[in-house]
Amino acid sequence: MEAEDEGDEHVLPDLPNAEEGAVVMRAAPNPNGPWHMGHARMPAVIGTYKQRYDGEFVCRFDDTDPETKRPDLDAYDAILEDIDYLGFEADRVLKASDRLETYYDHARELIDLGGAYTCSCSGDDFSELKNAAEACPHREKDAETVHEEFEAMIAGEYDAGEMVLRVRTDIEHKNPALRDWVAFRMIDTPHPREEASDYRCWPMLDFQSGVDDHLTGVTHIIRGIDLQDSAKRQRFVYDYFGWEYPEVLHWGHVQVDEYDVKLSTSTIKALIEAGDLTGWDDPRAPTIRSVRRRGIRGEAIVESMIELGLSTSDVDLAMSSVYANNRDIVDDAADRYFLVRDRDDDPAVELDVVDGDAPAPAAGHPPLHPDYPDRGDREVPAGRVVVESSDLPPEGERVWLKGYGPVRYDGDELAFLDADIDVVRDGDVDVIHWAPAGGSRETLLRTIEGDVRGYAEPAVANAAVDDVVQFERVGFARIDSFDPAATDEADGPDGSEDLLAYYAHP
RNA sequence: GCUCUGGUGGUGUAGUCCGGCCAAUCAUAUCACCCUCUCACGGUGAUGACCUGGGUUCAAAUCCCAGCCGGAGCACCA
Repeated sequence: MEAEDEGDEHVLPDLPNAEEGAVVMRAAPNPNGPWHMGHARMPAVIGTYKQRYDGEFVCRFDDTDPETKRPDLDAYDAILEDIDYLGFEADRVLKASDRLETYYDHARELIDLGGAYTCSCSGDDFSELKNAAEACPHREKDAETVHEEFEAMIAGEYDAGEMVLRVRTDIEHKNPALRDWVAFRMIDTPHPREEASDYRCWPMLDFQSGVDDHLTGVTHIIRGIDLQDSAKRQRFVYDYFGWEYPEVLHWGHVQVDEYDVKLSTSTIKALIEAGDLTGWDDPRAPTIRSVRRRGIRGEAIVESMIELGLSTSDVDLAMSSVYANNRDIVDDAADRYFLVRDRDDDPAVELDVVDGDAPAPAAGHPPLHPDYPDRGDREVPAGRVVVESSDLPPEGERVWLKGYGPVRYDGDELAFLDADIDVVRDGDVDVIHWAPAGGSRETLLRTIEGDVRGYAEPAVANAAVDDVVQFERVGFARIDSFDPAATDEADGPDGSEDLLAYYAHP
């Protein structure tokens, strides 16, 4: 209770009226696709509070619009998988579309309490009346008629737009957004879930979510500022039922820098369909799956999300913060390898390494990890090598092939020199990475900025798929596969590669 | 138009409720230097912010007023 224990400053503020062991929070995703980065915030925050208070995490799919926000049947599991990757697990998983009868029962009760009425006004007509703070003629119907008409709604006897059930709030409320809002409406399109496909009368979010939050014992709600008025609307229903409203916290929208693509499920979906992205895990897509494939740990994302706090203003998440967190997690385990990139504006060049003042050794032996020499060395065969052209010194100057030795650039070859590492320590000679011209793995490195091709040293074959490695002087990357199959996408492997890797960050 | 809501360095955040210890915290970023056979890791240092204008006060990031700028709702979307 007292905040005087140890100095472990919580980055997130304590929850109001939170009781140890009695906190229930819920994420209420709309299952219309895999999650983008912004979605990670909810499980990150709920999961963190769950740990702090020994609470409960409910995942409830708010899939009550079979038409406009039509659920994607694959998304239910995809979302649970994304939550799992972030390191959390829901204690309970519910689908609103399984619970229609419950909502109907509560609507019936609400009608009995005088809290709801059926209304056949057109949306425009009602809106006009509402803005003038005037009740529509349906407002004073007797309960019996309302019941009859509501049952007819449930039975599907109306078409979309013909009849709704409204909550009787306060038609003169100073905030027009709260006046007699719609609780149920008719939708002609069947729900994609088999189990729910017969229903035509669907609750609106504010009714469904309000009822479910109470029924599932939710104590603390976190939601976006776009739902600022929801609590106020739902309180009318809670008051009719004599329920106590949970604590509510709001947060602003999240944007993520680094990406050209907007944080929006429908936008990403459209880009994939148009072939501009190769899928939900395209490195250019700002999705959970994408960063996952790049070797970024869920934990790193969660930490960054927690650092955003709970401000009601909109925030920008700097990916560099995620990268910094990930580096901390991944650096120790990441073995080092060379990848020589071959880019249009900086092509790889092939050169022989020949004897100069000293005989050229057959191979270099850089360590797998500079901080852990006991992991051993790699063997990088020399002879004929590739380097990135921008790494070459002016002709006649020296450069140090990392893990191999000093060479002089003679225009068409590299002459091995008799010098020791002091020339590097003195700052006279730069150290560069390199790879053998023959025997290297043709590599496709997929990045946020697009695909990059190059040559990875042979020893990279010792890495396992899913390992995060560091390509020295390039950055961290996740080994995605060896000998990847060709795809017919414009981006991605074309079948010629030996290695497919996804770039994580510097 | 009506109704909410917010504005601390490039980014995020602490502090704002109960004015002083705030010439403003921490992280990240950027730049130096050190370490180093990586532009990684580690270390040191530097850079950089209280939206504006008034008012109250001995004292304001904190309170009051006005303004400016932003976000949201006013859907038979979630």
